[in-house]
Amino acid sequence: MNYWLIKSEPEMCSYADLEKSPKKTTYWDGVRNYQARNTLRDLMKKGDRCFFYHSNAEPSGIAGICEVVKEGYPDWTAFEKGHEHFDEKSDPDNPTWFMVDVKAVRPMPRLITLAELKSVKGLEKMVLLQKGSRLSVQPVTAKEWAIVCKHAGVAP
DNA sequence: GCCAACGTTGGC
DNA sequence: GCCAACGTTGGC
Repeated sequence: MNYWLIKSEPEMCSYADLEKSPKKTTYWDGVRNYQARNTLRDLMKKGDRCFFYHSNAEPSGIAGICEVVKEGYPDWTAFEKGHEHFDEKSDPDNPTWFMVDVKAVRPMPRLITLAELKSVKGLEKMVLLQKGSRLSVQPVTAKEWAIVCKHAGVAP
């Protein structure tokens, strides 16, 4: 199993919003970055776990854990004229952008803030904590996953 | 709201 | 292919 961290602005879609979605599931649309696209399209597999991270938030941090329930498929919001994520350069016959479906698994007992993560031993190399890191879909190692879960007091 | 860091675009 | 200009992300 692989582990990931996905960022969402809670104003747009918070972890609580995901839990309130039908079947606690939503499609992860709107990623318009090639590196993140490759991860969505090629690497994220059914059953993989993701930290659900609140970015641009007060405070920012990991709010919960979710699971990939549908592997990479074309992000159709890129084809919808007028849609917030419309991209005229993405051809339905050869889509540029992809998305996955994720389902809420469990909330963190409390928000694990970015400031807090920075002080946890063993997370120094975590992509999230690297200077200038802006990737909205990023890998988490099994070790990092275990450390964060232990720190948060949830089952890995 | 500020601004540093990064990604993309486009002229050459 | 280089690189300046621009747009976006996201912490603070």
